[in-house]
Amino acid sequence: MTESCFAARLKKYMALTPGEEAALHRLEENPRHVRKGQIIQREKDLVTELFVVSTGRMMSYVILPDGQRQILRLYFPGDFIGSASTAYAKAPESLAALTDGVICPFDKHSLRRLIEEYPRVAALMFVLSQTERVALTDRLTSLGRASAKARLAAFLLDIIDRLRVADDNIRDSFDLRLTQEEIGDAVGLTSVHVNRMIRQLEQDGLISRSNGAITLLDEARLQEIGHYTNRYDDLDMDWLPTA
Amino acid sequence: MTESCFAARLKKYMALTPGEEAALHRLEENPRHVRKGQIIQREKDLVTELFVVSTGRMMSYVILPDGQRQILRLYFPGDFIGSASTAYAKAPESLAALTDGVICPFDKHSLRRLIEEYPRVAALMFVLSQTERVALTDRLTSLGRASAKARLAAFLLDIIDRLRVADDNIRDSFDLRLTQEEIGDAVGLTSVHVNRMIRQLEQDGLISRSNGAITLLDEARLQEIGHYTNRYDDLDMDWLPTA
DNA sequence: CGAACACTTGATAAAAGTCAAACGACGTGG
DNA sequence: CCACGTCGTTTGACTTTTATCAAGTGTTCG
Repeated sequence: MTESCFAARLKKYMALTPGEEAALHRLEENPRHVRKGQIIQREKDLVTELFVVSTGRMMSYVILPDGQRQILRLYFPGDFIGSASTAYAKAPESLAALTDGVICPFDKHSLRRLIEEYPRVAALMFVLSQTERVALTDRLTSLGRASAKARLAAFLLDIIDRLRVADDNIRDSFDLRLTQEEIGDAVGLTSVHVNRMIRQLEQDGLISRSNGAITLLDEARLQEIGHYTNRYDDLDMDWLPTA
Repeated sequence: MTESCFAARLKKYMALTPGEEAALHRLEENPRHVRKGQIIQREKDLVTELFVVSTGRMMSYVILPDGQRQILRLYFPGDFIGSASTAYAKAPESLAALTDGVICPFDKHSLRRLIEEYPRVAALMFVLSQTERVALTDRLTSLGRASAKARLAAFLLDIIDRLRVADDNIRDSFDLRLTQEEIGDAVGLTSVHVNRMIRQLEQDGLISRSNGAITLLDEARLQEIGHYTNRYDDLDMDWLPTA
């Protein structure tokens, strides 16, 4: 364990005291390897653990009685998984690994200690969970009101902007690592239609693809088409307690 | 000011110390009347205030460039509005009054004092904001994967369950107080289609209507149709710090 | 080399949207 | 107190979007 992924992420928003950093580090004491496709948590199962993603990509999702799946959120390195479970004893959503990776489970009750000892860090986590909430409402708007092409444009932009937070090297290109079926389950379309629309975005010269990597050729126009707003820029942390 | 709406709500989940209760009461020191249709906050405007709803109903929404509206969330008495704005200097969503009512604005910075002085209450607010998040992902699933009829069933159930939290008298009937256009903007349908589907729910004997009031005649079947789960029951607050 | 698995394409069907018009309730001003 | 205008609901005819079904093409990995 070189460095704490989670502390590294939080430091982008707020200078941490050594004590705070150590506390965050403790959340990642128990790294666990997961393999692509592995189910980490099942909906309705008892939740005792929350997670930090170290490497790889994860997703939360729900399966409807008729077998349909809705992917709720993707998780990347440095992300905190499970804020939704803090309110419930039973998991409101399932969790699975999209790629091989490492996640760090920690007990839900450690959050209590964190709140008591480092309320400032807890507050930062609260605020970051609100950016997640806003990203969700953006996608809600996308599913509720936008065309298939717009949903895809917004989806791709959201992913690249989230990857950029953790990786300064990303310019206009990224590994998607999702099947078209998974994309469809995230944006509420069938894989067939996803295929047609992605293909169309490609023909329109807005994106290009080469074995799994996506390049955004005209980000401005994609933003326009997808009614997209970057929610990971321009956060206001000024009001948080100081150290 | 008889009692603090917000404290009354929080007391349903956790016993409050006198100090905590007083702190919550202070958030409601400045009640403000709003009239039906009044815009309380505009997307992209500077946010300095958060709100507690005392009476009436409010909504948050977003307008797309082509004029379409997506209603993100309804707010009822005792609800806290603005958790999304805690992360941003500029409002990510607009806020308007669906009915006449009273809201209590308080400065975003008072949240800081609350966190420092009553971290336990702040933690409870965090957890409650997660129930809101889960309700949002439920609606996301609804918009992404469910038929028009299912979306309406789930929408009605969600509203009645939320009203029940604040009002023990509600059995199977409630005032909707939304136009069919507003319903459509919430669940991602046109008002015309909302009309047809509501009418169909009525013909199927699942609901009945009499000037604005909706009665749920077969809640079990509505739940089945709408793939609905009550997220306001069965919360796990046990792990929160004690007084 | 072959079996999964993912992607692509075409034909057709279903769901929801659009446009237009009529109806009804309600509140306001003459 | 009534007429009228506004706003919301209802209904019908038609269009568009997306889903469904089915089959074929790569591609990757044991």
